[in-house]
Amino acid sequence: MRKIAESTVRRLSLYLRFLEEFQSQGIATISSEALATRGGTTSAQVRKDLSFFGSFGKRGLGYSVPELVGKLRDILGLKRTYQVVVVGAGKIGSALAQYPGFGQRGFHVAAVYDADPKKVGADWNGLVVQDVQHLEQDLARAPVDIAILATPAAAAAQVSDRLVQAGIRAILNFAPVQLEVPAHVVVKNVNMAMELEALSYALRNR
Amino acid sequence: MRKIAESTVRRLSLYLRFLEEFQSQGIATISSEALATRGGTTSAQVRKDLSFFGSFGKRGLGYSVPELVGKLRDILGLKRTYQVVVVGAGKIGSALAQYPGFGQRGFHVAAVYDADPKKVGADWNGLVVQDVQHLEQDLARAPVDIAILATPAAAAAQVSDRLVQAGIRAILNFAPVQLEVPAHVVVKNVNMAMELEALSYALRNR
DNA sequence: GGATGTGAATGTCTTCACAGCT
DNA sequence: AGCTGTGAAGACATTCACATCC
Repeated sequence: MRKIAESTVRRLSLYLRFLEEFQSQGIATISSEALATRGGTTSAQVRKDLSFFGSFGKRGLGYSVPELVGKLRDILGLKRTYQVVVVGAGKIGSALAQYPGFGQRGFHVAAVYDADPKKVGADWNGLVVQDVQHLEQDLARAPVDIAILATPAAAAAQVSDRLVQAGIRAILNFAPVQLEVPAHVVVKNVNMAMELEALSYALRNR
Repeated sequence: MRKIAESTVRRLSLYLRFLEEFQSQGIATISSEALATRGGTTSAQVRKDLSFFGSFGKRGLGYSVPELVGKLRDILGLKRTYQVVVVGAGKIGSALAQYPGFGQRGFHVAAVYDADPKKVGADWNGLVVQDVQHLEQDLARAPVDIAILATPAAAAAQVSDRLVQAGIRAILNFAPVQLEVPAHVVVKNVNMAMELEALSYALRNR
């Protein structure tokens, strides 16, 4: 399959969100123009993004909303559920583990881990914080697709290595460090401070 | 000033992080090559990124670490502190308001707001949750640079309007909705579910 | 008629490669 | 000799504009 730009994937994600909105409003058909307006882009961009994956519309008519929802979920790999573990039961780990948006989109948080004995055993709406020592044996027993890394910076590299060793193939990294992983592992970084710095830059130059 | 790509700004942020690391290790001078390796990019990219803002290096030698740290902090607008408010005292709002990384980088969380009377008055390490009704009068009294929006999706649009009305010029939006704001307001969106979807896409296609 | 799908044109970002300084 | 700074080339992404089909 041809390589698709990350920006395109982000937009597809967005389109899907809007389409689900339209769908819940009972709208059956939508034009690239209408989708574009909703998402702050252009109709040509919408059509181009979709064209990488096929021809889903009807000329003169637009796109069938339910059909396009299905295609996008398929393209994005969202027709299955993913098992997710959160490592790091601090404030951010706690917020992420209990974030309802994940479950709604098929990402099931199977477990949360922490190294601090004072946190281990805590019950978060039925999700019990596990000792990170059991990470490997748990992952061996019940495979997991994605790890969310929310440890302090100092622990991140080591935990990342252990996750990789245990066979994880995707990491969403909230720790402010650059992880080194083998090529077959996908990492996406989310760095709150960096987002604020981008705003700082934008504020400065106006 | 010429328009700079968002990707460039992100990298500058990263370089700054690495340079501070090098600085704390007492490294006085660094080459574009070394910085690039640390950040997973190329030396030409580093030099080009910096060249948009001036010539900070010495040929044959590299860059003075402390000097470049200063320049980058200047470029990114980080030589001042920013007043930040968090709106939404749920799990994510709580995590963000107490995130130590913000303070370390000059972003001072001045207040947290929520609409839920059960949350108002809660004390988070000396930060007391305020009633969102007081938002406008507080902002009028003590101006704030950046708002972090961490409300449920349903409330986000309305809160955003009130923030804009009250003179906010930058919003970091964690609610999964597309905000509509006037051109003079900068918005950056962080959408956890979308990050996972990008991982899902990456996992699917391999 | 109306909206898609898509080559071609344009615009933007990255990489190359080397002249120019230290 | 070594490494920066930067035009020029190349790769990539977006926008245009129109033939095509429903």
